Amino acid sequence: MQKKRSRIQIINQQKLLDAATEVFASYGFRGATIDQIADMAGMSKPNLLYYFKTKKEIYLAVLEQTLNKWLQSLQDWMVTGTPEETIINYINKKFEFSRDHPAGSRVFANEIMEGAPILKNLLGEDLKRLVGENTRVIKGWVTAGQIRPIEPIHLMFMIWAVTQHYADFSAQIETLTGKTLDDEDFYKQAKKTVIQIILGGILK
Amino acid sequence: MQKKRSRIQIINQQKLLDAATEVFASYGFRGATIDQIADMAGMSKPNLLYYFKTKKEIYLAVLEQTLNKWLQSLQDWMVTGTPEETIINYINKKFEFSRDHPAGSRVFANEIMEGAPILKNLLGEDLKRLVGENTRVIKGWVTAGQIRPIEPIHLMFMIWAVTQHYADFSAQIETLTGKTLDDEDFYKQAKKTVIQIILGGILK
Amino acid sequence: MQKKRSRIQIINQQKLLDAATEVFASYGFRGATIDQIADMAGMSKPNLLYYFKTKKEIYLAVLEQTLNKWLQSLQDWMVTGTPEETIINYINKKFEFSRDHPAGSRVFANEIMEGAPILKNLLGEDLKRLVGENTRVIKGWVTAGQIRPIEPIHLMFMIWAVTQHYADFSAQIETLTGKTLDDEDFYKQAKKTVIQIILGGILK
Amino acid sequence: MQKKRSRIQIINQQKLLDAATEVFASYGFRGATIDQIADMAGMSKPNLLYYFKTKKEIYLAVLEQTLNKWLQSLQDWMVTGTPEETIINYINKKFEFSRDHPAGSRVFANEIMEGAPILKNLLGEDLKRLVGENTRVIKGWVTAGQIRPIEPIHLMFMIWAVTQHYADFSAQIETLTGKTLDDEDFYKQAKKTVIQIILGGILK
DNA sequence: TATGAATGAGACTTCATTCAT
DNA sequence: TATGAATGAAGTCTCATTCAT
Repeated sequence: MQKKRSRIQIINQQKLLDAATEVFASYGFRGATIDQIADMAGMSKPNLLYYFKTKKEIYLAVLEQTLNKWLQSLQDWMVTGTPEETIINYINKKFEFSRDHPAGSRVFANEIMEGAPILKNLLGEDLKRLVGENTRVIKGWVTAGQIRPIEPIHLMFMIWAVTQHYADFSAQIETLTGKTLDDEDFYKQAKKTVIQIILGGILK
Repeated sequence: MQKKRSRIQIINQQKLLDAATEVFASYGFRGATIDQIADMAGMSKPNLLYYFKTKKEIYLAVLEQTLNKWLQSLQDWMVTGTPEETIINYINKKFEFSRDHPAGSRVFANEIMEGAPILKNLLGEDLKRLVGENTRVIKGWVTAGQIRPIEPIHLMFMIWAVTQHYADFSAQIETLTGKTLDDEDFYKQAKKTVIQIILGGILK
Repeated sequence: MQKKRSRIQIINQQKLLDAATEVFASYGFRGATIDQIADMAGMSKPNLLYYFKTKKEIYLAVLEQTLNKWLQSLQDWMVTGTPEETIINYINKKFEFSRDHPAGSRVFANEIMEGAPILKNLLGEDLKRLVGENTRVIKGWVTAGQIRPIEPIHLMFMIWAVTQHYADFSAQIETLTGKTLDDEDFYKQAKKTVIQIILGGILK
Repeated sequence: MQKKRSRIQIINQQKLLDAATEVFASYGFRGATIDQIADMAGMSKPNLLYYFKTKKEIYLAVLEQTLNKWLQSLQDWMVTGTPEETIINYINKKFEFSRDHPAGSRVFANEIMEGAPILKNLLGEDLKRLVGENTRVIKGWVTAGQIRPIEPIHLMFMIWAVTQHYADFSAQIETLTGKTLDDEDFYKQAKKTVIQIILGGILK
């Protein structure tokens, strides 16, 4: 039976999750400290541990929350019509995710760079299935002659890599351009260029 | 006055740098421990600290070494002729770096995701200059009508993002495909697809 | 002014004392936690602290309650007639206490093994007086030639030691014999053997 | 392969074991703190942890060391001749152990009162076997008519209980008599009385 | 009465660094 | 050069206790 969660509990847990996402994003699991998270959430350390019993528990909660949001951004892949529309829609969704959840994206990146000790299971299930469906769709386009013959999985990797790059490497991007995805013009320009190149690269 | 470095010193330092690169790659600066590095190098902790006085010092050495290799992979950008040849050559170089120095790539990624506290200066100088030169070249191609009108900096980001993705996210890639860049066929297929799409996207 | 105690108060306090006795018995004062006690009493921690303001306070209450029961088991020492009857009655009483209050016995043992920081005063008064009386009785028996010449205090220690051993070391006893004092046959056998040996040892 | 232990290591480990025995004796496993142990050994806390990686590890070492000494005090049970000699010798050994290792005795007592979570295995093996041998010897005496018919296991418990009582409850004994086993006269008197009663109780 | 929420003190443990040899 | 020994600082987590309702 799920414990009832009072209003304040929900608020505090979300405050903690947000703070934790930021901190884990910057330092990874081992590098992050509970102190930092509690500070950022404006809470005492023991109080944090009142809501999440261990550091690992809060990390898991962050990963789970982020994974859910991330998977949502992949759900609508097949609803639209032509390859062009579908790809555009997909890239849009991924760019949105990078802009709206840059810290979450980095938590993911960190976890995967550490060998994905925790995510491995989840990736191996939900994501694998999802990716399987998507690559089958792309393969269908190739077979039907709607796009050039390319290896679907690498197209997926390209889209992920590029869109996430704007979130994960924002420090580098900002150093080089002075801009981040929060800059509306820069955001549109990036999206436009990426869509332009990828569409140009796969459409006949 | 530069200390004389004996043969064994040079060997040990390199052994340590290699080990440190692996460990920092997996856990970031704060998450990595000197013990791990010493263990992986088959050395005692005090002995490690004989060669590098502090944890930060060895981290800096790793970053510097990696940055140098990374910059080298960008040097030859302008030597070749046509846009097509240049881009192909560039992507090849970046893929090679990802295959041959995956740990170095991840150390970079980690550092940048932490906000690049240390690299910021270097990135702000050497890299900025290099990127400036490259984007000017691309702009020239656009002006000359050799390629479609695209925003150069985003093309650069795309190439970096995609090629580094294969190193940084190898855990995810391996989970989904069962392959890594060490698999020769997979390596070629990835490279081919990426080149195909990007070239297709920018060439007229 | 004594606070009025409602029915529920009395019930809850006794529930808490029983739980606390078990927990203190297993872990000693420092090792026991308020959480454990509250859990075992089926009560919330703050509610426990409503009844007993501090951990020490509940510990004192447990000690006091146990000491009272323990002293009661020594009260009747002098009422009966012959040495034989008196000793048998005494050993019976002590065995009963061990069987009926094994946890209490262990709380005692723990307290004394920690140096009896709290009990010291009580032991130094009530018990000393009681023991004084008892040893005088035994001495009288010796002088009157009713029993062999033995040192009374060590006889007392023997009886205490042996009878309490069955409560305090029940884990060891159970491991070796598979039985506890709850086993009626084992209980009778133990009592019979102890009485047999001690009586045989002191009677002429 | 066993790590080589230098002279200083052996000295420090023994210093720590001695201190730990004292502290665990007083407060049990959970109640004892590493700080106390380190302090008592005149060592810093991290240095203690350099020799024993965890609190549990040092506790195990203490238990093991004590168990070995304790078992040694039981070894010679069968070597001597008559029941009388054997019992006297045995009680002497047990008294010696109580006088020479009172803290070790209390560590044992604490462990067993907590339910012997760790010792259970050891007790279930070595001790069970040893006790089995001893009770068989006593049974033989009974069958041969050398001693009165008594239940051997309870005789063993009596001897253990009484002799250990002088170590485990020394605080109570000191409060009541002002003496401890360190007092030579008191030691002899206790031993004499116990031997007198037990022998008187079992010999015909 | 009863309890969810909060916290300071302190416990165990890790780790970068230093010392002595 | 190399390493066993030692430590202060910091990190995770526990726990008695208090607060607010």
